Amino acid sequence: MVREKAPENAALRLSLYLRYLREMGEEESISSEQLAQLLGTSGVRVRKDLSYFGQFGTPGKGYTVGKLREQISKVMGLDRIWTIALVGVGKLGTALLGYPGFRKSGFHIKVGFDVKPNKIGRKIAGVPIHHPYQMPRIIREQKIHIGIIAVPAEAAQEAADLLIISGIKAILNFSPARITVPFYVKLRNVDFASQLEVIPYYIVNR
Amino acid sequence: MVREKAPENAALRLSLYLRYLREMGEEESISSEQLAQLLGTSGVRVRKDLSYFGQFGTPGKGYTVGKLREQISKVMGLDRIWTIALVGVGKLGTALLGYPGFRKSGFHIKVGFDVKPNKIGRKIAGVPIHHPYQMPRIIREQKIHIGIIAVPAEAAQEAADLLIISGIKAILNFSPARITVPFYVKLRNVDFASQLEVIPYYIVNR
DNA sequence: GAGTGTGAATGTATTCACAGCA
DNA sequence: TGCTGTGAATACATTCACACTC
Repeated sequence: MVREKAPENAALRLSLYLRYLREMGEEESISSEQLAQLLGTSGVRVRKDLSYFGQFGTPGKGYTVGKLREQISKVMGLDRIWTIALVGVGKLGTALLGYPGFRKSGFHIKVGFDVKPNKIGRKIAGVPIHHPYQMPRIIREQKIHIGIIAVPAEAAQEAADLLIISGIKAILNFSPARITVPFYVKLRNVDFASQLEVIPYYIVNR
Repeated sequence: MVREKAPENAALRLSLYLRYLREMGEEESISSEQLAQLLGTSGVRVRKDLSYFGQFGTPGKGYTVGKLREQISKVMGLDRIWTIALVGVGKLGTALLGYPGFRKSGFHIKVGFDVKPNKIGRKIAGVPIHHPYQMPRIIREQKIHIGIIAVPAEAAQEAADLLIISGIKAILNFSPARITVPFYVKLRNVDFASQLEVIPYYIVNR
């Protein structure tokens, strides 16, 4: 049986399923239809998404919450701790440092970088802030996996380049700038300027 | 000539094109291929996206920056001011209040809401903060168009409900909670917990 | 010649319909 | 009977190939 290849954003939906499963009791049993209800999607949607990765349920019964959570965590690579370096500790960066959702799912922001002298050497939300020129050394020493960019648009590409020469393999970019990275670096953009700009389009066109 | 229907996220890409056009001289001329280069996409991609909305270029020459900018702004509904109410003025909310990209493209956050007594009555980044029970009155009086939700997950649905009874027609949700809204309300989610959670998946699977 | 604009072809994602298991 | 899991059908989005215009 050759398993069908998962569509590009099935993984994104798995993370949503996981979020709901985390709020439920270990031993509880849940059907695809019930889980779908919570998310405003369809049972087939859920079953199909899960089917790309394995067979996790029992016909006639559904899924055991604890088991399913474990299995999704595994395929998502969330069965371990991931360490993060945050570049740019302005208002947005600081908000991210305090964001509870990250730590909950196994992400540790271990270090921050900023060029502002009044921030360097301090700790913000318990995280030490350094000057970017220290980045390559610190990221290597601390074996950081993921970089988050929260600098202004003008500085975004430079921040990315620094992260990459430091050996980072994945970047989450919160700046509105489109940055370019080599093929071996995974880049995701959280572009809220665009998300807001698109709203009037939907209001105006019905 | 019956114009083809625009795919779901063509509008999202238009907003990106717009971002680059804003940084260029009014009279300059640009080809689809050049614009594509800046964004790391293809010329056809750009031309096709534009073609859903009209004929904006001149063959053999390209597009005039100022004109194209104006035309895209128009189809996106960005040729006017849009007013916003922000619900939740914590760290993330405060960061959004100071976010320069919003005002640049014609969005005005006119009012904030928060339950914390020490915030109510104050102005943050020049924006007055009120208690949520004032929401229906203020939103109606000030003719606010769009609601931004930046409250913790537990309070998100409640915030949405309040915005909706206040007459808001579109919501941008920054909380990780999935909220439900009636069909006539346009909802977009900026879900950065998921965006981060999906990264390990891509690292682990090559 | 250098570019736009667009039907047709391909590729990708979602939904349907149902076989099969507890 | 109630639910999972999945090939097949459909819908949707992207890319190709090229006619056409300045």
